[in-house]
Amino acid sequence: MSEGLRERKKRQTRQRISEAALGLFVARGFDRVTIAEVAAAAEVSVNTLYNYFEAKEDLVLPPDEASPQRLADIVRARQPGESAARAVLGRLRDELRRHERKVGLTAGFGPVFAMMRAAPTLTARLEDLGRQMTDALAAVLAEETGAAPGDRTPCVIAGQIGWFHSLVYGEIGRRIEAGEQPAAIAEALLELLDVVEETLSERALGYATREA
Amino acid sequence: MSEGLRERKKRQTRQRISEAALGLFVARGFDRVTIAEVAAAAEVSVNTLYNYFEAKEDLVLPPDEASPQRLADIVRARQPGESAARAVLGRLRDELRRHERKVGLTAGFGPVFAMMRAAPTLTARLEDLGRQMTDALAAVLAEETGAAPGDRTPCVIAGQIGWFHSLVYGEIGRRIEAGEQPAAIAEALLELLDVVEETLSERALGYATREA
DNA sequence: GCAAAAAATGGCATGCGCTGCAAACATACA
DNA sequence: TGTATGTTTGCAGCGCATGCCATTTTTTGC
Repeated sequence: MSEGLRERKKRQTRQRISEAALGLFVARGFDRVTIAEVAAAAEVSVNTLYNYFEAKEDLVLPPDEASPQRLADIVRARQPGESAARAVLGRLRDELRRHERKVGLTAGFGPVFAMMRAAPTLTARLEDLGRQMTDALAAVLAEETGAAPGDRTPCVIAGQIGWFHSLVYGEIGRRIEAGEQPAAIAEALLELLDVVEETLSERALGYATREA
Repeated sequence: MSEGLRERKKRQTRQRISEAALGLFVARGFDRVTIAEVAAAAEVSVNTLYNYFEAKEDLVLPPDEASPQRLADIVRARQPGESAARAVLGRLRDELRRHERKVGLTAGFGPVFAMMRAAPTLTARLEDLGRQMTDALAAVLAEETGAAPGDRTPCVIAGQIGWFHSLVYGEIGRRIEAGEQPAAIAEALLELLDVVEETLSERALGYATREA
């Protein structure tokens, strides 16, 4: 038996809590739902809920869908001849063109974005995630380019990449919330990425180009 | 009488609360001081304290020292022949060279930064302020360049400027907190700004150049 | 000057997020 | 079955934040 009864029950309980919370949050807003209500909806006590989730905000953010390694992974997986910035730009364009669920380009995500924008603590979480992503990316860039320890160029480049990455996500959230159609959003965001690429320097766009 | 007794007392009370709060916060940490303690130290009731400040975080951030219009003002005041990005870069370099209090380059600011970094709600405030600054800057850029309504270039340029602006401030906070000397910090930050300028494109650096 | 209006203040009560603690319960293992 | 381990639960409590109401102080109009 690879998984005992106890662990299975724990997973079920955790998911039950998470689903109940998300349902209540999108229906009535993050602030207008108390922890006690979530616990009651999940048929658990408040203490049990806090055994599974450290804080109320943790009930919302799925830790597996948004990894702090996202940018670092994209850059690590880039093609020969491709730079770090272009790899991220390309990945974003791919995801936009495919309307991938990962970027939240789905009609059902509207209330979720609205809820998150209304709760400052949730947006703070997202920003912290972005910071972790750029930090990890800076480490990868420093390692792959063999930059000197005091050289801040990797941090600066990573900062620019992290900036337009979160710019795209923020724009998606705002537009989904405004009721725009995913296809229209994708098109607008692709144009925005073109503007971004035009305003980035050759130095930034070519940094850490993988040898062919 | 330009200022009645009432308004003067209000200002005094407000300042007394603010000073008491800051003193307690830097001494024992933001989280380990209760509102009741601040009120007691300022010799006011808890209710009065909430009449002056909406939330606990408001006790820390002086709304006049950090204006949402800061970036917009800098750009509006730029010299003929100077672009938006270079105006902000120049202003940052000036402030760094003069070790101005405005940028927090003072020895006594160390505990303050440490306290703010330890309290997520405070950093969230700062980030929101940064967002307001870039939004205002984008509006100024759009107006001065006469960009078409659908043109996102002003937003992108403003985003890049806002990015390195907050980069400098964040770095100051981290280094002051680490105990580095203001002079050393200023030097390091000036070098960082050089790296930033090298990695920005000519397009971004020259955007919205004021006619001579 | 004096009374009415406006504003500031303080005390009390409430709701909510969150954290301990000890007891009751369920599971795993011998 | 019995024991050890881990989980759940109710309860009490703290701190932040808000609302209500009475009291005191300041301003305003006469």
